[in-house]
Amino acid sequence: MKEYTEKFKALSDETRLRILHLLLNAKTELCVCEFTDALEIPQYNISKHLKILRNVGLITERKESRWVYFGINSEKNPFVEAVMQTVRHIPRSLLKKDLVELRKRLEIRTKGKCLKGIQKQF
Amino acid sequence: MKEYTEKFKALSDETRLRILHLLLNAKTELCVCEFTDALEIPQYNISKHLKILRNVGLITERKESRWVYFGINSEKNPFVEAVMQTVRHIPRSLLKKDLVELRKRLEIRTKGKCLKGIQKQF
DNA sequence: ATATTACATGCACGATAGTGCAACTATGCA
DNA sequence: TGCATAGTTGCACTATCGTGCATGTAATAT
Repeated sequence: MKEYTEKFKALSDETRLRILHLLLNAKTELCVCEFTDALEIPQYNISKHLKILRNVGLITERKESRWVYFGINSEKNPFVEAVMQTVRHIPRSLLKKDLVELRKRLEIRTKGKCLKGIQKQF
Repeated sequence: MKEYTEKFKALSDETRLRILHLLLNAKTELCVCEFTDALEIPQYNISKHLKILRNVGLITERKESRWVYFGINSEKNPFVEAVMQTVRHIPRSLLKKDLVELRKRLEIRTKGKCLKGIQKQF
């Protein structure tokens, strides 16, 4: 049962729900600095939450030179798919600002890649 | 966002997932002593978990004389419905024993009502 | 080679969670 | 009225969690 309780636990944190929401809407992998700027949360904090989501198998991790990209885990898994559907049912209005900030941040990508680190300070 | 994180948190406990699973399969309200016997978990513990599930709006509570019946909250709510669908995706095999014990326990109902308290000791 | 940059991690701290035990409340019955 | 029973709740204890800060690591740039 731990396989299931740990996934729900991973979802029981606002920051992690916001991370998943960004990934579900971005429809592309995102790197740590992009999450950091979009959510306006310290980098070390984002890193830790990403690790939790990855450890329970909800997201994937891919290193590319200096950057680490995270994406939705799209392995076929009925439970994970149902979980993602549930996250999609969180009202858009609560997370609109995150998407606006992400869009701004994604504009500084070059050829679809993140080439600049954190732009904001906290 | 708390409305959503708190529901996921409520689902991040094995006992509470087992409670929901019983309710989803029983297709009837169940009382505290029935959960206690079916799950073989102390009654005071069951009580606390039921309260948590009720407080976040996943289940309903109805008192009838000496017994308190709990059931799935069937108010129309897309997020809650998606959550329940997710719980249904937990493999049956992991929870088969609970259903067997519940069936035994339900056999001592009279006219569809629970008239006997806890039958097991821990 | 050295500095910079993108990200990860260890530690301390306060907050919260689950469990067990005991006491309490509330309802029904003799 | 007193007792048994179904269920709740408060307390103590331990474990885990999220955060902030400082530091560490690995890759790139100069």
